Amino acid sequence: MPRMKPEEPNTHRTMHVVNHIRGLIENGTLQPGDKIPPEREFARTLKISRASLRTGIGYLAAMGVMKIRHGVGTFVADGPPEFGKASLSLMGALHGFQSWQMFEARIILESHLAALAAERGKEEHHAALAEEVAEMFATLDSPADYLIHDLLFHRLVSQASGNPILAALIETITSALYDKRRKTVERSTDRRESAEMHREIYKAIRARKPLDARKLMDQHLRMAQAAQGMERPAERRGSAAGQRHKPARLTAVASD
Amino acid sequence: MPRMKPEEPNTHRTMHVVNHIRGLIENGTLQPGDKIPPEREFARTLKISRASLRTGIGYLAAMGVMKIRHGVGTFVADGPPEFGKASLSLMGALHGFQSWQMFEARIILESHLAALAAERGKEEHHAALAEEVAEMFATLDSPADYLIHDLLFHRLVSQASGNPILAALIETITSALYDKRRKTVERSTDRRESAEMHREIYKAIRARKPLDARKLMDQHLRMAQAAQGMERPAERRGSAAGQRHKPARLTAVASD
DNA sequence: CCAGGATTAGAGGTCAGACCACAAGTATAC
DNA sequence: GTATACTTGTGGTCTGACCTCTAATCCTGG
Repeated sequence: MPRMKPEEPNTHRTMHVVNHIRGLIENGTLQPGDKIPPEREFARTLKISRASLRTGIGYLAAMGVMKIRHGVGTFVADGPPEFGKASLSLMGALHGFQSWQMFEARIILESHLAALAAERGKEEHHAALAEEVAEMFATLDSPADYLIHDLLFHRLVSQASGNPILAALIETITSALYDKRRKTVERSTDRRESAEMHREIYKAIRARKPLDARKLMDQHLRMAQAAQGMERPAERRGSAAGQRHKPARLTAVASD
Repeated sequence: MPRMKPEEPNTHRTMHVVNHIRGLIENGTLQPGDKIPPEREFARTLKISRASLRTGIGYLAAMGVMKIRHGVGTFVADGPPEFGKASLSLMGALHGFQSWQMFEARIILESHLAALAAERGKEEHHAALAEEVAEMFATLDSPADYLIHDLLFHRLVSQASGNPILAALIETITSALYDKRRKTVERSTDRRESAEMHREIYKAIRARKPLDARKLMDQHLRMAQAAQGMERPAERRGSAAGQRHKPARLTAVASD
């Protein structure tokens, strides 16, 4: 019984769609912000059912590569690179991620990011950073506004680092941490000190002093960490969290 | 305004499903490795169509939270935490990630991971690491086998760090780098030196010397980076937006 | 002429049920 | 006793009709 099927037309439609779109992106046919054809039409083009096409698009959307707008169309993501928003959150529920672990990851990544920004930052980055610092000082009385510029500052540092992958990683973690941050900022009374630290970080980056930038960022984040009670708890002991005043000691900042 | 809507029965079915399953995971009803009910039955339970349920499950599968096995069932992921496999790869195509950037991220993360492992590693981790080092020395003549133990060693370091988030990040990057690695290992002639370095790293971790571990890991990775020609290229013009070149060919060693 | 509401066109979202493909276990033939 | 064939359970795909949302357009009253 001869196999009349030399090729493999099945290969899971989902991946077929994913790879097709991936190809369109890689060869430049599709660029960030572009709109893809309507589902019915696109499905006909690819010779598959609309349902399968939707599965594939859903897959891409879940990873943040595509953005679907009901009633309007489906587009290629264009904002700052970021992994699936719910991703970290979901995995947190699954693998028991702790807040302090997220913060620890953030500290490590962002400290290095600051160092890289100091090494590679361009004039434009410096200018943008300076502006955000100014805005922070100008909004010391408005927690909500202050937080916005705080976030912007950190995002700019990411961009200035010149490594979009690390930036995407940080962006993902930060967004997962955002809710908790907003709550604490409200009752934070040391915004002045915070702004001051940002200014120091900015100066270090501008002066192209990687080690200083790294150290200052590390210091700044540890302070924020403490303010939000996200230190690493002492060895696995007690159960529920009450107030803890345990000084947690993490990895020392070592200079290369 | 007669249209008071106390509840919101629509809220996009997809998210309905995602949140439902998320809840089951958070309250412990569903644990890693568990099998969820068959689609037809589950759909009936949730009062939605099978198609919608599948969309939701697809979303979770795309992020690596669920694992689907055709003809068998759908399960909650159980392996080491990892973000969507294709995630980084897709985003790379979209935002023009470069190999050297991935490697840079890896170096930064893994160096710290080594330091953390030195601080927090338990006896069991030390034993497992020792074994992998031994295996590496035993497979110096078999590139393929050597690579396996190399990977295992690094994964163990991640686990020993006690921070599953950082481990997941590294796992994601590493898997994206895997293909290229395999190619170069083949013609690498300095496996002995490599094994030696792993041994040094192991010793530093066991001796609980974070700074040494970090330094050694950093050194080891930079060497690997050089061996694979993934260093950061000299200054070059870069536009932040989506300028299209042809990133098809990266700095990586040519595919044989 | 100019709001501002009603209509309409286009796109994604959902549904239903039939049928296909794959993996395992079970029964049957030898 | 082993190998093949059948049965069952589960995910994968297709069809095509209908629902909902958005935005552009038209139409009406001022």
